[in-house]
Amino acid sequence: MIDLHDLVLPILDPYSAQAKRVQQLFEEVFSCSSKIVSYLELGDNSRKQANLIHYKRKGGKNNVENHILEEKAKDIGSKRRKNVKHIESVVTQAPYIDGYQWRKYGQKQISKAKYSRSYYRCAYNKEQGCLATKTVQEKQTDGNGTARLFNVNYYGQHICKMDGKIHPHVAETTHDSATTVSHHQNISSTSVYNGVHGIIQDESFGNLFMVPETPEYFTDFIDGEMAKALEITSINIPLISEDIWA
DNA sequence: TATATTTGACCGCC
DNA sequence: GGCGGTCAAATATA
Repeated sequence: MIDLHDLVLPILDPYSAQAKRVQQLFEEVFSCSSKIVSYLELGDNSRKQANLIHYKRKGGKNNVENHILEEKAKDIGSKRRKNVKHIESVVTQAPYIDGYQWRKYGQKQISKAKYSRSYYRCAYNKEQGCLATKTVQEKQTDGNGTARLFNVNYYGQHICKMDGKIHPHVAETTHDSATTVSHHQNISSTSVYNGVHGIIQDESFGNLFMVPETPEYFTDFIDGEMAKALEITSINIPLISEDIWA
């Protein structure tokens, strides 16, 4: 990165807005990289907590050791999602390729919801300690022949490395349009950007997010099948925001 | 046989 | 006590 920095900056007019912006971007990348390195060096508390809970379940509750383990688990933090930042909400005609590999770890019937909710975590959760998760739930539609819709919610940021894999946090597509709506809390309408519908800037995260349109013949597919079926030509931008470390 | 998914149980929060 | 997120044994699949 330093080499690239030294290569790029001398080319630009040092007093131009462009140079300032490039300098700012390099600083952000440096800052983010150093935080990731320090995170990886210090380790991952969630694994420690998982081990503690594992022992607690296997050993029963009536001994002193388990009491100590419970107390330690409390110190490390709750396994519930309360403290994990909600990154993105997406409504799509069918689950789609988002560039990451997910592993399903649960499914739950939610009260007052017609369809069950599926829980996924990053496939690199164990290997790299990536804590990103997502939930997928089919929306209840009016049932008059309209396509099925799915709510996809993302939690936590990816810290995993996926060399050589597609990672379209911002993607281009061969389709002319995308009808999918991406929203974050107060976002309520679709947008048009570069001639592609459905690209929306996330207010808190700052990245553009786009989902390709789903062909009708894919709408009966489930997540994994959909991932294999959809075709995306894509490129990406840096994906890790600083505020995940807050 | 290894890996992924399913599903009932567990657990923390409200 | 109910709800929803997660765990982990059982099961399915390649």
